[in-house]
Amino acid sequence: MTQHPKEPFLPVLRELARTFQAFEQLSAQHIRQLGLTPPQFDVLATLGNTPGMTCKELSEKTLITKGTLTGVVDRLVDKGIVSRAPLEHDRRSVFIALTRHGDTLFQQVFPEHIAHIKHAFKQFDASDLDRFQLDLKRMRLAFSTTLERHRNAL
Amino acid sequence: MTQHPKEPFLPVLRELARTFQAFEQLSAQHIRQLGLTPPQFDVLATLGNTPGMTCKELSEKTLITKGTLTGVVDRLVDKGIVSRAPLEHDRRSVFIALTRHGDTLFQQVFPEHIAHIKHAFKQFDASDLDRFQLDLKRMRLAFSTTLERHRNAL
DNA sequence: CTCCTATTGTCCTAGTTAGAATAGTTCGTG
DNA sequence: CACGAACTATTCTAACTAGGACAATAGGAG
Repeated sequence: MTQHPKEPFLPVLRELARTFQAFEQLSAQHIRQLGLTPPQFDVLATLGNTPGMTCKELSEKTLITKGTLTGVVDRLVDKGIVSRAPLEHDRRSVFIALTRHGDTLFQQVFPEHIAHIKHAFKQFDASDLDRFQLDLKRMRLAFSTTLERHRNAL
Repeated sequence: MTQHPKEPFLPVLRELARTFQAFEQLSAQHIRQLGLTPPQFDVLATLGNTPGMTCKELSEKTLITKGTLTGVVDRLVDKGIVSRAPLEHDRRSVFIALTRHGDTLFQQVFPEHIAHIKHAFKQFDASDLDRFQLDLKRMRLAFSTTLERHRNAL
């Protein structure tokens, strides 16, 4: 990638990938100790402090596609962490919520996870965080817009 | 994640994940049309304009772990895009390089891929790109440092 | 009410992923 | 030379991944 100095955005993409992977490693380091996988923890964290939600809603919040989510939820049901229930007013949907055990687990491990990651942000102040968030959002919107434009160009 | 306003770094992490996923989708949109997968394209792009390299070196540049790389390279060998050869002075290593067909493919599709993604960066100037790269690097180093500190704390 | 279309979750396929275990190889030290 | 530690790539397992096909359901138009 680095042999094309005429495209100054390539180092940015390279750094984006490496930064995201570094975060995933830091996050996974703690999660694996709990006997969970990162997607499983993602579902646990998303359902925590909520009454529950449908599979579709869960998919949108976690960025896990519906086909994948079925398997992830299966394993969480096996572990007794979440439950599936039919929705009476829409029988296509499935309502997914934490079990009592799942809620207890969430209350225990979520603060631990925040604390684990918090160390990495000690050196940044509020203006840093605002700038990070804003710049990332600008990039994300640029990608999404370009993606849509290409899709519609078919 | 958003129900913990006391931790201002959480929105940054959320945005980091969404931004990276948006980039992956934009990138994959073009790559799938070529009959390749993103990791396969990553290997193709990394080997392009080089004489070739060992499996270990390829693993470090692409961020694909060696165990995964074996399978990815297998499929590229099946497609006639890369070749494996023993290294005479170190028989532990395998030398991986583009075949003639692979090089032709690279010369065709790599500029196309750059052009596909370039549209998303039109709106950013040089100072934007510099800031993006620098801030991402700061975050990456913060993650790596914290990761190492936790590892050594065992 | 009936057809048509969209939605929802599951299943399937091919491929990727990390991590651990393994076989073969290299290199330094004795 | 021999031994042991470190290195290299492959293999294996469990899990995740996107995308597409599918059946069941919902909701709107006629």
